[in-house]
Amino acid sequence: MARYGKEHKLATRQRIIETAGRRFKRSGIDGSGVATLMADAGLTNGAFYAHFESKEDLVATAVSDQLREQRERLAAVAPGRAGLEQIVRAYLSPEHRDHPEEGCPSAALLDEISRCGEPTRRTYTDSVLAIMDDFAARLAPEDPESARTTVLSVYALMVGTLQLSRALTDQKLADDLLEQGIRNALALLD
Amino acid sequence: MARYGKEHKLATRQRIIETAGRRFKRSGIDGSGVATLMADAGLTNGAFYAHFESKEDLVATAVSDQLREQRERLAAVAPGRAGLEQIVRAYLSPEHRDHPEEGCPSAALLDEISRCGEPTRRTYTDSVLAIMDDFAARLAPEDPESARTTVLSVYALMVGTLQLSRALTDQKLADDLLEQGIRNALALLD
DNA sequence: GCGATTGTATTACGACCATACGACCATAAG
DNA sequence: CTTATGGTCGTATGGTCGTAATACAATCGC
Repeated sequence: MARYGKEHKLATRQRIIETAGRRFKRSGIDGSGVATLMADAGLTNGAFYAHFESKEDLVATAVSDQLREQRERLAAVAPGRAGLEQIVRAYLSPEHRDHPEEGCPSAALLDEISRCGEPTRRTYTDSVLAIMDDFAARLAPEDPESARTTVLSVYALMVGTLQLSRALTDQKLADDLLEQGIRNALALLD
Repeated sequence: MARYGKEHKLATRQRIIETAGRRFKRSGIDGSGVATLMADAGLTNGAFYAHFESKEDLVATAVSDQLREQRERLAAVAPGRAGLEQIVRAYLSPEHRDHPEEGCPSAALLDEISRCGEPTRRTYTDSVLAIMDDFAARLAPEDPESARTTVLSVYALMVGTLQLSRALTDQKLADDLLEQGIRNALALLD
């Protein structure tokens, strides 16, 4: 039945998901057309609907995949609160700010995501909460449940700070904002 | 020379700016076409370029106008830090979250703004800083200069919190996040 | 090793919408 | 009644999403 290797289509799908994730973060969701997304993966627009039901389907899948990948990377840093501080500093770094296409999808796309349909937002919610639970376990290993809201609110702080730093044209102010954001985040974690 | 009253075209322009501000916040910038924007103002697309050089020109103008209007409204609340607390609570309220088209343009559009061209971002920066300086004067009347970064970072916290609360599908979690955001903002202001 | 089978991707297409602009017209001020 | 003006409409060019018919290529049975 399977004339092609089973992994062939799956690999293509994964390639589309990954290049789309980067494209969305660079150009926005509404700013990325299907033809462009497929060209990024080395394909043409016609093949798109063999892999996804709709563009919105890809959006949910790509954002979820980006967050999953980010979560895996975060699992590698030092455990406990020391690791958390390291994560905060990397998140609110000028490098992260200046390369949105390789960074956090929330920072690049959050207000477009909030205008998406409910299924997409649910997928997003689940993916974010998985990361938040990891954070909560770092912060309060004995009671991660109650730490959930705390880490979520710190995440919101980091997302907003990075977005604002990206929008400001005053370089020094944008840098100061990042540093102040780090201080604020660390203070709220204690 | 002026066959029409001077105020006629100006009034039309202002009407376009105001309806466009609401439309952008509801549907996003890339999600709002020129024809729709003009129809909202009771006109057709052709008249657009008699009022604005380009869509991007309208974006900058509309966002700036929204922030100016917000700044004027904020000037009316009780002075000093008491007023600040009132502002924070209104900003992070479920009402604000559930009606983006009447709310803060930063919360609705920040990551789309950060993908705009430099002139648009500069206009945005100026408008935001005007509000921030008002905030700083409330917080530290004797030294508003050094309070600028503080209030800007709290603004970033509020923007991120509202955006995240809009995106989450878990209602209780979204509500808890708003409340935690209020506590965090107030703590950071002291 | 070879041809038939079968899944993948391409190209072409439809209907619609995007921004931008220019010709035309009704209207209102002088 | 003339004239400048704001607005409508039509057009040019290119993009959008989504679908369908077609070409290609890789694996299987023989």
